Amino acid sequence: MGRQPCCDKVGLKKGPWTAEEDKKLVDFIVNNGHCCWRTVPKLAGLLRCGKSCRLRWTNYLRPDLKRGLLSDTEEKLIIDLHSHLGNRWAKIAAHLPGRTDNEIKNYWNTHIKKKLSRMGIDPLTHLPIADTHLSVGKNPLVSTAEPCNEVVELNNVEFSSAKLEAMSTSGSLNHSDVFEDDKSSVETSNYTIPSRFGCDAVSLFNAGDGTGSSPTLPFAGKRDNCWESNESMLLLRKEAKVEVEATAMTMHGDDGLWELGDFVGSSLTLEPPPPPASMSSSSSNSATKTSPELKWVNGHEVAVPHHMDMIIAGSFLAPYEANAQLWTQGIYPFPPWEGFSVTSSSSHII
DNA sequence: AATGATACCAACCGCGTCAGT
DNA sequence: TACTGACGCGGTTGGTATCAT
Repeated sequence: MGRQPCCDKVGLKKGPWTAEEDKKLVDFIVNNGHCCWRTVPKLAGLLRCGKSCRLRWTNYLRPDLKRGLLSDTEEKLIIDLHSHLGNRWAKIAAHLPGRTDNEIKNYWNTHIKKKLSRMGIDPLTHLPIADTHLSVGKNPLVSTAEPCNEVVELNNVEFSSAKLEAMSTSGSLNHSDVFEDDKSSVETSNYTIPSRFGCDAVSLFNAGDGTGSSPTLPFAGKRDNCWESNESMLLLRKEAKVEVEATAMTMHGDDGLWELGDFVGSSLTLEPPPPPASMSSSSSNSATKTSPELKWVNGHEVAVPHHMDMIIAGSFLAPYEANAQLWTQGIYPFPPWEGFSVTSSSSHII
């Protein structure tokens, strides 16, 4: 038996709020807060249910709300976040200060969906529509029911099997601590990516070409993010700390999950890590170069070019296996972020 | 000017989650 | 452990504005 509607009591008003009701609600909350929404309407002198009051406050009256159209940057961020969060509007809204889940949901349904469709992108899968249709039932990277065991190699870069180890600060990482919705566990020394995130769960980050050129994030960091490194090993920690080869970059997040939103809002330029020892001038044998090798939970494997030596959970590239497949084929499935371009089968920060 | 179609978005509804008992 | 109730989330509805004919 379902819950009784909260607003079926006789005498409670429904429908659009009047200016007078708004004023009563704002005055009350400003003066008293809203410790219990159920009591708010009674104490504020409103003939509304608590739920209606909460909605009106959070979606319309809250003083920290932004009004007006969403900017291009916000729109791009919504698209990217939606590509790996899906219709979890509240989570998406958490990355856009001053915007509500309702507002983003409405904007998605009225603007972005149509825009993506016009661009030939399926707003549900974020895949090119034609490719989606062609691939169904044929490309196992599209069909999550049929794992693919092939190894996808990027470019002609020589790969080796440097280990990507995931560890918590105590030495062993609980996978669900990092990927909030995934309950699977880390497998051996390879970091296993939850299939829900697909190949893009961990983004490969161009940290330079090995010559010491400075990598720059195409988006910016908020919070007190910074990076630190460790010797020859990638460590993904609960505190959102990644340690990369040689130099030092530590990122301190607050939710243990790295995602695009963590980097939006300010500028963050990474110090260039020195090239790995195996890439120094004395070493010309590419076969000896080390690089991380990621193994996807559904059997997908992606070998990573050695210059891609940073990883970020949550992607600015593409969320699904098929998108990563497109990417490795030199097809970039999304509109590019400002300052970021993809050429051939690789990515470059510009 | 009138009418119908479409777009937009505030508000509602019902369910899931979780804390308190 | 089971139950209850408050809150939050995502899907949907319906009223209003705007556009097209």
